[in-house]
Amino acid sequence: MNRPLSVRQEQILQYIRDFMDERRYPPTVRDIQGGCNISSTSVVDYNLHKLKDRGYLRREREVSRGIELVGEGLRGSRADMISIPIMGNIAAGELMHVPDAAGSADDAYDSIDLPPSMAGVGPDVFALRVKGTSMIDALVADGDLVLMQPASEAKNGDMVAAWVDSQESTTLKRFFLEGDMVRLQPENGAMEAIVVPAKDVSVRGRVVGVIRTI
Amino acid sequence: MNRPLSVRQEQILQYIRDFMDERRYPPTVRDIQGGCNISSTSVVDYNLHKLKDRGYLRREREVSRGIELVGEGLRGSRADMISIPIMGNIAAGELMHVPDAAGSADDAYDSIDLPPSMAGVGPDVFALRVKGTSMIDALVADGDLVLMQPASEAKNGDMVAAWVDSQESTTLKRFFLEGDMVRLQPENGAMEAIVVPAKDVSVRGRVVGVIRTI
DNA sequence: AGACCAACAGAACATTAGTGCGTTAGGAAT
DNA sequence: ATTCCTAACGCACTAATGTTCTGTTGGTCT
Repeated sequence: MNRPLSVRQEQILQYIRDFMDERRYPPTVRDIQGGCNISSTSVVDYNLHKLKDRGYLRREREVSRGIELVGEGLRGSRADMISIPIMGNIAAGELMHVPDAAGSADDAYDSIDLPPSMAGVGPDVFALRVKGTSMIDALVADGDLVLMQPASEAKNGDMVAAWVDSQESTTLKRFFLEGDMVRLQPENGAMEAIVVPAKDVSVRGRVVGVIRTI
Repeated sequence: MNRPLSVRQEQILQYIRDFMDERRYPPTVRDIQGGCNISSTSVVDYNLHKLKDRGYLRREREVSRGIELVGEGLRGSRADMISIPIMGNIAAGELMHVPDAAGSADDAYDSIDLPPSMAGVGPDVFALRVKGTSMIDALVADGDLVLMQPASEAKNGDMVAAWVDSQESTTLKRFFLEGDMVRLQPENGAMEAIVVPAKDVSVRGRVVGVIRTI
């Protein structure tokens, strides 16, 4: 079921990508026909149907240029962006708002669009604005935007957003598991690490990127 | 000549923005007609023509959905991105490639798209990949991408890309004008500042943002 | 050979959708 | 009031464009 696309389908898909990058609207069936040297519009329709079934695009019936690239179909095109919600602020020892690993929150203040290459792996990346200077030595400044990959576990040394029961808050720190204890290490010479029982800490996400505007 | 858009034109423009954010292709004249409660298609055409003359959009004649938002017309829509070329690398004391302030170089290795709110002011912003750790204390790490605003002057303390005649290279440093001399200060305790006659230094751009992926 | 299927060809068909052209409304100049 | 202008509108026409139908070709399997 998951065999590769035929040469023709690959060709058509690429043509659509190029067309949409250049103009800003999708091609017609006849545009594709001409651009790919296909003899008949029905062949185009035939292959578009296949591409649709395979999840590379969607089509609006009876609508001119009613083609919308989707998922894999977008790969490599300029429109290949993922929208990253800015979920709130994160700070050392102050409260914030982190969505559940599975939860998709629509109540984001704002969002930014980034190409997937810059957004780490998954499509569930979200962003938080850093408040305070607790990670200054890790090159994360007050006001920076950190890109977070939801995660419930972390390796030693990872920069994570972690919930600490005793503080009833989430905070941005480096994570170190030491026996039964977890050390949450700020990267700021003037600040002390927090050491708490591992069971009282839950990792919410891992930092995969930093964005700063000056 | 620059009086505000008519209510109708504003309404049509907003409708196009919304339509393109939702579906991924532009609306037809009749979509606009229905969406804005307009009695005739020619009214839409009439106003689209006006919007075109005012530089809010472009149209392809005889082409269905041949509408492309442009410049001001994009404001607030999801497609409102500027493409930032990644022009090369920049390092302390090594050579790099910086375009002339006026020059637009198409030979960029790659590019990223960002919403204007994140790209500083102008549309002529470009990006450089940082090599080395000379700015580590300014929270700029090896491998980071710095967003540069072309500029030929700088204020004291600005982080700039500066060409130094004697070294025949461009380097990322903090800029300080001290009498006739310019001090280019790395932000790394282990490195020495470069002090050279002001006439032998030319500022190429100012850092307006930093992007890091981990 | 025969059945079967993916892929393609060609042409006709049915809407969709942009455009030309004439008409109306409201002001400014004469 | 009359003329002239431009913004705004309505209608009809035709080109643009998606869809469908029938048939062909070349391969694979039995």
